Formats: sequence, C-alpha cells, structure tokens
Amino acid sequence: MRIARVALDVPLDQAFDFAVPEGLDPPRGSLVVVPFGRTRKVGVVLARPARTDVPADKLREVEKVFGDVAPLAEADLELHAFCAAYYQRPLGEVIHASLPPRLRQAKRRALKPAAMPEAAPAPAPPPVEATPAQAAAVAAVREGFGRFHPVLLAGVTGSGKTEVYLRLVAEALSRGRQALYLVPEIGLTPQLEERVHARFPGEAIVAAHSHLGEGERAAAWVAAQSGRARIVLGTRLAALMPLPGLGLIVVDEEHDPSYKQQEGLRYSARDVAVRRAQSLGIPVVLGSATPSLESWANAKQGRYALARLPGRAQSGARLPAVRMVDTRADRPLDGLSDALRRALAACLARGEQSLVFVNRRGFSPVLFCRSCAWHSACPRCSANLVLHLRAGELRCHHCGHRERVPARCPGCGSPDLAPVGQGTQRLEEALAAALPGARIARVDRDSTARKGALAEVLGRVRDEKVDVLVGTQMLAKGHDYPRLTLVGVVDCDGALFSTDFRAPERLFAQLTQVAGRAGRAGSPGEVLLQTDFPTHPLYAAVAAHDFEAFADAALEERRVARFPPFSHLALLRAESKRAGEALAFLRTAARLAAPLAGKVEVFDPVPASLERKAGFDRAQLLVRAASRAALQPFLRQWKAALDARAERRVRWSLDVDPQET
DNA sequence: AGCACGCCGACT
DNA sequence: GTCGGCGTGCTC
Repeated sequence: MRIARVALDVPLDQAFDFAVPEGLDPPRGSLVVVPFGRTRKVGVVLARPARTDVPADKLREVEKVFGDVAPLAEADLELHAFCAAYYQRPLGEVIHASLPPRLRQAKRRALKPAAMPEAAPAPAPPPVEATPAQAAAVAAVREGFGRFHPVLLAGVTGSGKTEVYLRLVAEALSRGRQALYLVPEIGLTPQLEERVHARFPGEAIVAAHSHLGEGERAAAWVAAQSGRARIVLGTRLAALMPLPGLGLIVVDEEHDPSYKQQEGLRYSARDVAVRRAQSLGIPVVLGSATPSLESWANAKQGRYALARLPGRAQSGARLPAVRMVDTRADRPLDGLSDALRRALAACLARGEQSLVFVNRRGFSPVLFCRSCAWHSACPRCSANLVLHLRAGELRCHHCGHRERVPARCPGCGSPDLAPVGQGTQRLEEALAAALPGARIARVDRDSTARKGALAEVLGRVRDEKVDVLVGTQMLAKGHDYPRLTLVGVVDCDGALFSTDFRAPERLFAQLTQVAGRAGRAGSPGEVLLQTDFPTHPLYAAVAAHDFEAFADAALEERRVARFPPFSHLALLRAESKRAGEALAFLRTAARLAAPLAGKVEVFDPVPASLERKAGFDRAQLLVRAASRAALQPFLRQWKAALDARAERRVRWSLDVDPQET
C-alpha cells in the first residue's frame, strides 16, 4: 500500500494518511491536494510510511501533486516543526501560515514559470566611507560568517545602521548566499527598497509583505524558495519563507512589537529569525536604537555579541536637545502648552519643519454630556466611541462599530454635548489657530486609510510643502525628514503607570524614535516633551539619550519582579459571548494546571485589559517559569488537557512569550 | 476550523 | 406545517 502522511490546516494535532494512486509519487515536502470531509484542501506530505492504521474504508486518495512548486526543503520543515512545538500550534497550521495565500488554494492556476535572472553586475560602491564605528560593526559580524553568530547592533537614531546592514548583505551575496532583511512595518519599505535596489543594481531583490497582490506574493515566495531571489526584504511573514541558500539574517528595529503576530500562530519573527540562524549556523544581526530588554540582556550576558554605534553618522549631526515642559505649571490649552506653541512659531519663522506627536490613541475625543455625564460608549466593547467630526460619526477603534453623532444626549436629551480629550483632528485645528499661515498635514489611521496616502504626505513633507506634521505612531518610525528640527510630544504620561510591565520599555523606545526624527541633516534638533512628571527617571534617560542607563535600571526591576528576560511567560487567552464564561473557563484551566505545574507558577485568571471586545467577554491567565525548558513541557501537557475538554462556547488560545500582558 | 446532523421556537 | 437557532461530532 502506498501511503502519504499529510499535514493539513485544521486545528487538530495530527497528520492524516492518504492513499497514493498510481502515477503519483510525492516525496516529503510536496504540496498536494487531498479530499477532506466534503471539501478539498492543500496539504504538505510529511512522510511516506509503509503502512497506516487508518481503516481501508476511510482512506481516501491524494488527488493531485502540485508540479509547479518544488517540495519544501528539510531545513524549512524543521523550522516549521520547531514553531509548531514552541508556539503550541498544529504543524499543518504553521506550514499553511508559511505559504503565500495563492498556494493555499486547492483550485488555482499553475504558476507562471519565472525567467532566470541575468548575471548581476557587481554591487555599486558604497556612497560614503564607513565611520570607524560602522566599520567595526561590520567586522564584528563578518568574522561570524559560517557559524551561528548573533550580534546586537545598538546604534542611536541616525547612526547609520542601514549602511552596516547593506555592507553585510554585500558580504553574504559575495559568498553566494541569500540575505533575509526584516523590517517591522510596510510603511518603511518603499524608501528602503529604493536604497537596496540602488546599492545592488540588477540583483534579484524581492519584497515580501501582506500588502502585495496574491500573484506578486506567490512569485516572491517561489523566487525565494528557488534561490533566485538573492535578497528578501520583508515584514515578519518573511521570517518563515523558504530560503535554501540563506547566509545572513538582518532584523532591523528588533525591539518593534509588530514582529510579534497577535493572532493565530502567535510567533515572534525576531525569535524565529534567531532560531533559524542557529539551526543553519549563520550570523543574525538584531539592530535597534532601543533594543528589547531580552536582546539587551542576551548581549550583556555574552550570548549575543554587542556592536555599538554611539554617534550620528553624518559629521556635525548631533542628537537633539530634549527638554521637558512641566504641564502642571504650563497648562496645555487644546493640547498645546505655551512653551510648545512658542517653539512651533519660532520653528515656522525660521522656515523649518516641525512634528507634533500624539502618543496614544486612548486620548482621542470622546463625546460627553455636560448635563448628565452620559458619554459615548461602544455597545460591543468596554471602550468609548471616538468622535470623528469630519465624518459626523462616533466610531469604535476596537471593533469597527459606527453611529451618527447624536444631536442631543441619548441619556437626558440635553443638547449640551462636548468632546473631551485630545484627538489628532482637534490638535490639527488648534495648531492651525496657533500658527496662522502654516501648512499642516495630519497623519493618522483616518487620514492614511487610502492606499498610498501616507507616501503622498511624506512626499509633500520631503518637498517642503508642509510646515507642521501632526499625527500618531506611524510618524515615529524610520522615515527621514531632512528639514525637520522640532518635535513636540503632546501627552507622554499615559504609559508611565500602565499595568503592563513592558509599558515603560515601549514608551522609552517610542520617545527615542520620535525624538530621533529631529535634526538629522546637520541642523540641531529640539524635542519638547509635555508631561506632569518632568523629573521622572524615564524622561531623564530619554533626554540624556542614554538607552543603557534606562535598560540597566529596567532590567534590575525585571530581575527583582522575576519578569522576562529573567523568566518566561505564557498567556492563556479566552473569550466568550457570555459574560463570565471566559473567566470560569480559566478557573477550570488553572485547576487543570495545578497537578502539571511543577515549578511553573500559575497566576489568577483576570479580565483582559479590554474586557469586552466586539461582543466577546475576554479574560486571561498568566503562567511563568524560570526557563523555557521548564515552561515548554508544561504548556504541551496543559494544552492537551484543555483540548480534551472540547470546549465550544469559549474560544481560547495560548500565547507563548506574550508581548502584551 | 468548516460542515454536517439533529432537535426545539416563531413565521410565510 | 417549515425556516433556522446553535449544541455535538467528525474529518484520513
């Protein structure tokens, strides 16, 4: 009997056996179509066992073997198996997640055979001489080619990390290997893509991210798998792409939370990249101005090599002067303190650009009734609806619920409704009033919903058609604004006293990133942080551009509290449509955990920070262990025990190494 | 997860 | 009388 054991994307921890008809002979790794239930599914052949325990009347036949895709390589299957075991997900789901959407479809057109690339000319010479620090960083990685060699590249904003990466990519290519270059978000890649193309003319470079069309995405995957693509530039999903000749991995902005997938297979692309480098025996470079405390601790303990870029690459370019505006004394009006208004006006008068950064969406304007204290709450979430004046709507930022702005209070009928809180729209209006004649551009989720809108605004900034840029998170990341000299941060304090132990780390990273936008091209930059706590040590460290002081203090706190990287966490998340059911499930889960726990600590179940979302009641249960070696076997047994309960009303999932607790 | 089957409430 | 709610069982 000819059998194929096939991994399928079903939430079951098992493979399924199929008979292999005459004329087909798919080896391990092959993509096949099999009948499953009343549908057909794409699966991957894991083995060709000699016999099967499946009774003959249940055994069905492999329908098709895809001839236009080569079988997955052993190294890639090994990576998938690792991810499945580590993140406690079925292997079939991991393999499925690693495939581009088009290749997951049972019924699809054959892929177009790709043209072979022409011989690439030599890389363009680097446009500038490397600084001594850059040269040293390159050398520190280069000596590790040919073995597992993790390097943390800690370089302040503007220190020229990209130049280091590009020189290392050139080194990998010269050794005939592929290079994988990961970036956190797709907003960052157009600029970078141009730069990489300019540096490696004629070289086969593919981008891999979720904004590509299905055809492009499949083509990129095949180019990577066949080895034709020499450089793969992508977001976290690229960490799972097949790369037969991989010789170097770069993880830029390695601290960035978007490397962690927040649903389904909750993997960390950064951690997967390191593990992949380890099993392939190649160097991996983790770069950031504000490394994650995990990576920082690894570097300090000598598990990672540490390379520093302590100063800005352009001679004369200094880090910006950061100062705090004490908002207890200088009360902001419409979000703007007197000091920030004056600095903005002065910047405008000098003909320079400024950026006003709103740190949190949480401070968006909520509609309040001044007569009865009614406020706009989402009917499906434990969150407030946010006023979107231009659309005349109240919207929920968590579930997408929308409704018209009421003319009168739904509670008491009073017409005295007023927005409370600082949104980017209100801030934009306040800026327009404070800076007559200034050209203001707003960047947030609303204004950039349209495809290409962000790039268009950034282009206008670049062409100096904008004086003041106002917006949220997406402005903080790696864009270069050569004429920008002033950055104002409107509300820093929100994250300072959060219940999430990672909040200070994220705040420090965000403020450092946004401060780094100021004064890049030689003109000195200035950063104003509006805060009620001007003497807080976190702000002092931001002002001193002293990541290491911040990190060492934060690590000490983590050590005392036994939080990562001094322990390892997993979170059991549960949600249900019925109130209280998620918590009840977690209490049962905690009981099931008790006999398995051993040295694993099981916390009390608690409601999630957003307790109700899209009509689901949510709760979570944290577990902690001193080591991965202690946590992993516990998680495996715990998950098996939970699976055996066949819970249907409660949706639950394990989040290993959770980002948000 | 899908997708069946199956057994109880309000509608053409 | 049946359309459809979601409880539960299975998928090689």
